[in-house]
Amino acid sequence: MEFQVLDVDYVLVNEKPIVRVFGKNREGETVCGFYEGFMPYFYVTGDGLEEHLRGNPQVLSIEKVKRCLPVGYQEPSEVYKITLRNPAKTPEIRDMLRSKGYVPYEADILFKYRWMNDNGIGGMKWIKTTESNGIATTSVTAERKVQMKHLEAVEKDEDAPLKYMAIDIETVSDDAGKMPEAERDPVVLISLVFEPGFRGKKHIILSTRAGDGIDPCSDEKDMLKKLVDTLNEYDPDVITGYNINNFDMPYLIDRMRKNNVKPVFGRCTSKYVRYDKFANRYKITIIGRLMADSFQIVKSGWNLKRYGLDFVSKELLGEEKGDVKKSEIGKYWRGTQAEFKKLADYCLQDSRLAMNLLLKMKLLDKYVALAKISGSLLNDILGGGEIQRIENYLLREFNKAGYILPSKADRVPEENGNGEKKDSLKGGFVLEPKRGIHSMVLVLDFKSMYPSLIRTYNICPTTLVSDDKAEGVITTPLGARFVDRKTRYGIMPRILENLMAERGKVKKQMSQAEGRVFDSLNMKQLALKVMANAFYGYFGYSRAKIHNIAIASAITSLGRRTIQETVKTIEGEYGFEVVYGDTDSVMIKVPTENLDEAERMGRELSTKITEKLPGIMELEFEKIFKRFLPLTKKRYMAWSIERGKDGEWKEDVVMKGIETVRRDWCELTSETMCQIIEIILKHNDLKEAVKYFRDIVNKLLDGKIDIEKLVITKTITKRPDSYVGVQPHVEVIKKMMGRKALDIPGVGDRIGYVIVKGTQLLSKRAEDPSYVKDNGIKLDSNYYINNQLLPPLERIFGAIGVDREELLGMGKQMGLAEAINNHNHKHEQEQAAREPVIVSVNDVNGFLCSKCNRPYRRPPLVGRCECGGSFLFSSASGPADMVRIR
DNA sequence: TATTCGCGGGG
DNA sequence: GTGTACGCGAATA
Repeated sequence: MEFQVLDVDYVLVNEKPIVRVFGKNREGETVCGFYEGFMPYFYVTGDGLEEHLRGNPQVLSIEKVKRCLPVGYQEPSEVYKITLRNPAKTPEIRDMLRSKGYVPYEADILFKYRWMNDNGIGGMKWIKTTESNGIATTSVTAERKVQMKHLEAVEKDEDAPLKYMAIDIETVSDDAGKMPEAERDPVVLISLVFEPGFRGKKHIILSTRAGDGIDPCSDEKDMLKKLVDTLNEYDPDVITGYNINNFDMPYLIDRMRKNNVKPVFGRCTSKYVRYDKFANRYKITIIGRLMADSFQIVKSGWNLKRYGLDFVSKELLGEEKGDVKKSEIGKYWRGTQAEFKKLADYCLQDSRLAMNLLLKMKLLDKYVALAKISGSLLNDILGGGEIQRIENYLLREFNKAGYILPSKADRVPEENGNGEKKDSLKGGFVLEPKRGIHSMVLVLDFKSMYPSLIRTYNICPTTLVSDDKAEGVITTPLGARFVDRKTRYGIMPRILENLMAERGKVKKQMSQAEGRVFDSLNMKQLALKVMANAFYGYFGYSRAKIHNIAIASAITSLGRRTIQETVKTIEGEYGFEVVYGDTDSVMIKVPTENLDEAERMGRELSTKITEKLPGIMELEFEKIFKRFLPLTKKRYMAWSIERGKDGEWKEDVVMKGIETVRRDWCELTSETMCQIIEIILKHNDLKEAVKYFRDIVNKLLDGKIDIEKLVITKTITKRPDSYVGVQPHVEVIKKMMGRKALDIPGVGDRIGYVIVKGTQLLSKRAEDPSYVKDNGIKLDSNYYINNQLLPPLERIFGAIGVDREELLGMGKQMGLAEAINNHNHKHEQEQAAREPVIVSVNDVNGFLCSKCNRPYRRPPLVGRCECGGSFLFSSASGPADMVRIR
């Protein structure tokens, strides 16, 4: 029989551990494989161990074995292998030995992972086993139960058919001013969506109120029982929902406890489903099933302005979500049958959308690929845990080669005594960008720089030289030394060689694949890349089992040296100007307007430089920036052109470190930024860009910008009176309450507001957009220019030498020639930044001297007051908005 | 210029 | 469970 691994755990039966593998076979049957006879063990170095363990009932055996210690180039040594009876007692023994000065190795490996690694089993991989009788009597639900006497891992790219179930709940509290609390507020509605369907149904809605299309429940306890029953009968492999990990599931578990309903709906019938809370977050454990929270996956995979289900569904699925205000759920629940129906539909819609996101957006695919490559269980990979992924992989590879891993240090050293700060690891080398807009810039990248460096210089804990050995030793820029590959091939370089070779193979397969096969190969290729790139950072991470700054900084120092020398070569030997570079990439300006010519130069540079690079280091020609505008280190924009798969040139606007969407920016800001970036890059016309900006400013001043584009949104999280500071969205609600407006937003609702003219504090001038429209109130164009448009745009214009004075057309004529010649107006810019800016002559009704405060209707021709002071403009909206012009 | 603070997502 | 695991922008020192 063959089946795919979904989850693994163990139980003690007659005081002996039995490993249980929960999975699915090709036919879609649930399988539970049992493995008996595997015992927990770890390693210890030191002498005279026996006397401390003699007579200890937990210890099954102590033997001396030959293993290589992980850090430092050395020969194998004799270590104790201690085998215990009970995995759970390991920490006790480990800590006792540690307190007596022994050093334990691999004494913190989860038992299931110990078993998996020793047997070559990984999450979502396939197991082949011979079926046999004599099934262990542990309480699990599975259609096929197998005693695994013999098992082997099978290479298989396909996936077993899985069953998915989405859950969403609604709760109602008496106090609409707070988030619901499980201690107090009941669950009133539960919607379940099935894929594939359950007894011919695509969904079920449970509620304590009866209604059309609803499975009525006598009370909350009855409803929760029905939920547990449905879960067990449908028996899903994957449970999803939107923020289910941090809301619905912990809430349901709490309510079950409260109502005396046993939370037993995993595939082990003797273990409760439970949650653990840490770092203000929940982790749900449902033995044998996968928890996949659509919200968490979307959040980590997409860069969006907001992550509410309504916004995300619209963006990713193109599906609109009908809205029920969070604060009005109680009203609907207690309302008419029609209102209740609306609430039930809303609940159903939420679980449908969570399901649609998971399936249509194939949210699991990337994680399945990562699980298969790394050997970790899918549940652990979905919970984040990059470290675990790597350490699992390392454990397997180190053990295969006869090495053992350290246990994690029991406390993390905050700083070492030498005054060094924790983890002062230097990163990549970043070249100071040459200011201005550059045309025809080649982009060349070092191919997988860090993995390639590790391979080229044989960097590994197992090759690190600590004594004065001199022969066959590679010295890195900061002094760390490693034996060469001939002396001993490191495990790290070997792992990376395999991962990179595998990726090459997959990419080749991709070239003749299409559809689903192509997609799955692409995911695999991506996962291989992610894994390969994760190893270098591992040694610099303070909680890693092998935390070693010497190794981490050996890698980055080699990186810095490599790119610096490459820049020198390009400028010295080839005479090209390198306008920017960061860690593993160089941007090179070339004297041609012709794309094919530039491409030829790029390829030639790549070949010639690669020839002289050591080992497998490779500098690749990536693409051409037709236009390249660096703002600062790590921030640039470019009009990029590269050859597509079909050999045709394909163009794209790329931005690094520049945000165009931010939750506290109105639409006008994002839109204007995009437009201006487009004009600068594609038209290369500064005048046009400035003109565009001024047009927007003028429209703003004339009230010609659609108010919708000026709305800023924020969620209200507490009751308005419980805010300490003054916040714009809260002020809006207070105003609405004051005038008894309809539809006043409540806690949890999003509030859109605009800033209007006035003399009060900024936050106090926030207003409800529809109120502004109805009453013809003037918006504060000053605010929109100074706080919304200028901050991001000034940075962009600043990079091409246009300061805010020129931008607003108030100072001297714009010196475009100067601008292009990279004039640095840094001092002026700094000064301007500290001062508010005049926005429009329309807005001005007088002048004041900045020194003596003498008012003028018109300024004297000399441009200064009699006392010598400069002028302040006083605007129509009064002294508070007074602005200075230089 | 570094460090703490607060909030998101969910009802 | 052989555990312990946000992440980023804003406000503040």
